[in-house]
Amino acid sequence: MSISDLHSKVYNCDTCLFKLISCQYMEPVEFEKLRKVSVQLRFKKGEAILKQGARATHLAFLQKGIVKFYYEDEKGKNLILTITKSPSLIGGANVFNESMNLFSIQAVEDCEVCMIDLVMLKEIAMVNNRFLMKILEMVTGMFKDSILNFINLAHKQVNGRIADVILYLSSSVYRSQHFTLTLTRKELSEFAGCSTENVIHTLSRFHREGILNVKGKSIEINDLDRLQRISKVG
Amino acid sequence: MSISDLHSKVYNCDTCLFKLISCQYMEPVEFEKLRKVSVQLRFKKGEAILKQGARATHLAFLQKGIVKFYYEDEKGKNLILTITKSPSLIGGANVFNESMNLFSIQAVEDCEVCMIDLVMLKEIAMVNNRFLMKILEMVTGMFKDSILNFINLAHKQVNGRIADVILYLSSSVYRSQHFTLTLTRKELSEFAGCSTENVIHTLSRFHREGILNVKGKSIEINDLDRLQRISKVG
DNA sequence: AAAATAAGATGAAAAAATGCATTTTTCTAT
DNA sequence: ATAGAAAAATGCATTTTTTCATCTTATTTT
Repeated sequence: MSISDLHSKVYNCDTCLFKLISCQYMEPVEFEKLRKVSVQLRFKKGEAILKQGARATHLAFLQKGIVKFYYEDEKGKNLILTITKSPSLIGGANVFNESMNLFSIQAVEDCEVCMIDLVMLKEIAMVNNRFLMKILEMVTGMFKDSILNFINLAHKQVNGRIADVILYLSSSVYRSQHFTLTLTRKELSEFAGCSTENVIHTLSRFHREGILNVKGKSIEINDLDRLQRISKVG
Repeated sequence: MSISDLHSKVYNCDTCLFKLISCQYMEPVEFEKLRKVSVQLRFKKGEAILKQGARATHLAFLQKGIVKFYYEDEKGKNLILTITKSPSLIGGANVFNESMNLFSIQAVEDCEVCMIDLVMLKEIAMVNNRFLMKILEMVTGMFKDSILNFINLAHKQVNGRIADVILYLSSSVYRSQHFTLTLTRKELSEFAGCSTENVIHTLSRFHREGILNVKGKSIEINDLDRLQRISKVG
């Protein structure tokens, strides 16, 4: 992220979905207070948006791009909790109970993000219950998704987990049966909770069996039915 | 749970921790409204307190006992998310965003539970921000714990996962180095995310190696250091 | 108290997953 | 455009985990 980005307005707030949602619960004048203490930033692929363990000072709204939420353990191994496409509220996992970021968030492709000051946000939320409820809803929704994701992973074998990951990326991230990965095999393995080799082997097998068409970063789902069956059976 | 329990007062509200917390944020008169629409219940070991998929009508406060949160998948396989000891707020996982229970909660030993009406709770919370924030804090805290638990499981092998489960039960549930399990080996396996046999084998191995003293339901931690090391290494 | 059922334990074979060595391909920086 | 680095692919040996069969020990039920 270069200094110049701090000065240039990346996108117009008037078309912002977060503003749209917020203004259902507050007066434009009130939103203006929020806007004033917010900063628009660009992040290049691979750059850190929020860092686990750092003081949580902002809630972030992802305007454009794809990010990964991940947890870094003591041994430096990562675990991807979820991968999210814009538009989406990110980084609020601990808005209301922790002062440190529980997870890291990193750009998986070039992103545009609006960093919203937490102090002001809380201030407004404290005198505006419906807004507070809405934020709460978005934050707990994120938690819920992560947990359901973990549950999926927890009692399936690698076959089913990788099928899941592909189905998820296809339906919720790239929104197409044929997409170009912006994630490495290593990242897929951190999402599926297995070794990198296992991801590669499994993708090769799916390719050999005609379920997927895998060519490097390009992935096409050939046999959706069978992929879904593998996901179900585990 | 027998009908008679609906009429007998199981315990006194004046000593209730939930009342204590709540009354930091509301007048006793207001709390009285909440109390009036709440019901005290007893659950025997194995009984269902909340059922996944059912309409979420109550927030529950666990006065006494131990419960398990679990998710039932389509194939009828269970996955235990967490095991919690009283006193604790339970079943609020979806207070603010879902109308159905996301998980089931079951008594792992005899329990006393206060079922708090959600409609009234929300009503009060809507005009009492500090109370709303407190509830929010408790609810997201639960989510956070579950996720951190999953993270622990996700990149450890069975050895480390079982060490984790034992350490967790010892420190957070039974609160002793020597305890009598109220869970079956099958339940432990649903918590650790592995086969029942693997739990049995691993516990036997830990016993053989002098790390634990396992005799049926009785478990004693002999070598805490080594157990913690196994948990760390994975 | 005996019978029936469920839970726990053990060992061995089969399946799944990891780790390693090596090669090929792709990406990046100069 | 090319060298160097990183990522992807492949095959194999090893380890981990599951599954299955059998047996013992608890716990319920009648």
